[in-house]
Amino acid sequence: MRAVANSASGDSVVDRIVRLLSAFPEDVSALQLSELAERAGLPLTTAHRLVRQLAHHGLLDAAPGGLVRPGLRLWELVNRTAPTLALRQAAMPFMEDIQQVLNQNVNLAVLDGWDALFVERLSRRGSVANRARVAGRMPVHTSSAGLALMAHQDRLLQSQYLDQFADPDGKVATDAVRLLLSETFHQGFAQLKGVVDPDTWGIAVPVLDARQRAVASLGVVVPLREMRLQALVPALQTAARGIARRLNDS
Amino acid sequence: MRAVANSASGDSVVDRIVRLLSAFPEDVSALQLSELAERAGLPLTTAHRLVRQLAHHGLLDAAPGGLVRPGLRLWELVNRTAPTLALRQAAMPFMEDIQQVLNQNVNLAVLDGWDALFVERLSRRGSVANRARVAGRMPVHTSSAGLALMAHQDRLLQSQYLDQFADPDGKVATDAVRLLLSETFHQGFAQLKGVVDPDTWGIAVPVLDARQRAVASLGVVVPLREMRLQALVPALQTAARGIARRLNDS
DNA sequence: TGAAAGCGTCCCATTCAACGGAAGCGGTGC
DNA sequence: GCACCGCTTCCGTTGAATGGGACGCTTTCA
Repeated sequence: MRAVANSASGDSVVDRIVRLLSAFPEDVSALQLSELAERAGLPLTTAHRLVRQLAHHGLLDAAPGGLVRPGLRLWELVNRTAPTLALRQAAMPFMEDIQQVLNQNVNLAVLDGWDALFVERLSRRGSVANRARVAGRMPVHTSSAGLALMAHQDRLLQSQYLDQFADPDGKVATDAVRLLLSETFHQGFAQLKGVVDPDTWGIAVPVLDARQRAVASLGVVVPLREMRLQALVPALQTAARGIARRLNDS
Repeated sequence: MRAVANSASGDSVVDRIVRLLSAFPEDVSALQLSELAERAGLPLTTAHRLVRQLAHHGLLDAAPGGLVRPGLRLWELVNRTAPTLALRQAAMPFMEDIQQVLNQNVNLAVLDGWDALFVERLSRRGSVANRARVAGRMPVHTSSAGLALMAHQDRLLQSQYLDQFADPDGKVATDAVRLLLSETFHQGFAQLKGVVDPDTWGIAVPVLDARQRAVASLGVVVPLREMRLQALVPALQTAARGIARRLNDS
């Protein structure tokens, strides 16, 4: 083979950089250069060069010996200007209140594609602080947060979403999800039991903007035997309204 | 002028992408394309193309009309695999304890260059939740966190740091900082009054690794009239040791 | 102990993707 | 209606990105 010069595979430098940054698995903090190259689908040489350039700017951290890890500067850049910053700031006090009063795990999510993306989470006081799931995802139909978010979206987006389920076996799955969304919409909150964990119950309410679209969801995860549903939901809804008001003000 | 083809200015694509991502100011969530281009020092056309590519991957979010903001996917990528994740997880429970017991603002910082980079912060209960300063920086010699970090580093790094101050007017400034560091080292904690805010007092202790190097600092900001220094410092030191132990275990 | 394998690093000829000036387009204000 | 401003598209030019090959180091295995 002769040297094929610029990206034979037809992807741009940007594509490669994104693949490189995305190649880090969730639970691993450092990766060997060769493994990183393979995960990113890049020739070793190319990966090496890009890593060096990115490391020069601090987006990656390349230890001698080819050990690569995400860089501090990248974290700084992102967390200084994060798109969810305003939302999280607005929500934090309310989340703390919920956590204090109900003594439950609280989470805040936004819709991204067909997933709920968790942007903040407070764990139940006393248990080990659990921020691991921040930046985690769950499919819309398997999380109360996802249902609360999707139930309050444009009809267009909802039907696009429901079309996803049409492929495997006709309309049955679609109808089931449609029913779930409808219930969620009319009740004003979503509940789902035993999905994350068989012994827990997820409950989430939407944070609505002026046009009654969900911009976020506020949820709790409680033990199955929790009996205060009647108290939980109004508390969440009140907090969600508070968050919405703060968002409009700022 | 003729079209000068690839980057006349001699910087790589990576450089440009970094400049683009860094161009967002701290307090602004969205930027006009033309302004972004100017801030990044890029021709409008180039900025436009790069933004479009980055937006395609979700690293940026380009609204029609040229409004650009940081993308959700970037936030997700970084926060899933952040280099400070383990540290923050280890520290969170202890920070919560400090916050509860002392009822003060607590912060966690690491050393990056000649700055303390704040990676986590809990605000005083009752006051508005203040996560704004997460990912904020302060120079080593103007923050108790910075002093606590620098005082427990390699001699080599310290002297490189102190050399910074030699330029303006000889050794006077250097000596002052050296003294500060020395005091901090021997006392086992750093204190600095009225720097962030004239009415507050910053106190920080190092989180030390097995070789007695500071990997992080744990600090509080208290009102000047706070009198419980004798109680504060031991509490912080105990927490710092707890964090260190957790870091070693994992 | 010596060979082989694995890995990071450097080199460098090839060439295509990145570049950016110019022109087009749509909106806004005078 | 014209001038201005900013985003977007187009397209010829060309040098920066590419990646196979080679090297040196360390580790593994016979």
